[in-house]
Amino acid sequence: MRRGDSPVTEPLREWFARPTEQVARDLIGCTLAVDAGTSSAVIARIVETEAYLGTSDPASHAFRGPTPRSRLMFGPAGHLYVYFTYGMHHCANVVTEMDGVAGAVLLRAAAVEGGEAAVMARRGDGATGAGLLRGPGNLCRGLGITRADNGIDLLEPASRVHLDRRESTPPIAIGTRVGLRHATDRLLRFSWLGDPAVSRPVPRDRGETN
DNA sequence: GTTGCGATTGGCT
DNA sequence: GCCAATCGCAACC
Repeated sequence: MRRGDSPVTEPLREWFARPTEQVARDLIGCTLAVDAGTSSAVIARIVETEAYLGTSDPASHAFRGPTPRSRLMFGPAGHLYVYFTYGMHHCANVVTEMDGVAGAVLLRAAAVEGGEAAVMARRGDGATGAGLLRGPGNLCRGLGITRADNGIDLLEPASRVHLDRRESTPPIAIGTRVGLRHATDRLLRFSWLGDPAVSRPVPRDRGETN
């Protein structure tokens, strides 16, 4: 146990430090708590994720080894990895795997369970309901996640964003990752089967349930 | 120092 | 389905 770790958070740290695909699947149904205790508090249930592996995954930022941007993916699990892309969108990831091994799970979509008005205000467009946190860019925008949140510890109670485990196992659909040039055939996308907040439903012939 | 492009999105054909 | 918007990275010279 590293200095500063509490006996309570350390078992959770080990849960995040498992293989990336397993964490990606198990994050479906978990809830994000943002700005808890403030007037803009939001609770969001994760409904879609993608696994990005380490140096063996050509689609991963970690593929060519650690860089100034990707070094967080090689660090301890349970931290938030946020990057900026297309000159306008942020994407939020949860770091996985043992310290020294790269891996992260992209949060692609979530369902708002509390604080909908705060999310609508942050969106600032006409988005409502299941569309509020649909898609990785929209998820960050609706939750106010930017590079200012890069590296925060999701297990630390004081963090602006933290994550709670789900109670039961939802029906899961498995499919290929979205928007990639390489490794487009790997089944590393996980979603809550049939949830209206999922960004792009998994084609029926590729889907599986558990 | 320069350059090509991306784990996206919304709008239009 | 196609495409522009817009800029930080990382690769390359």
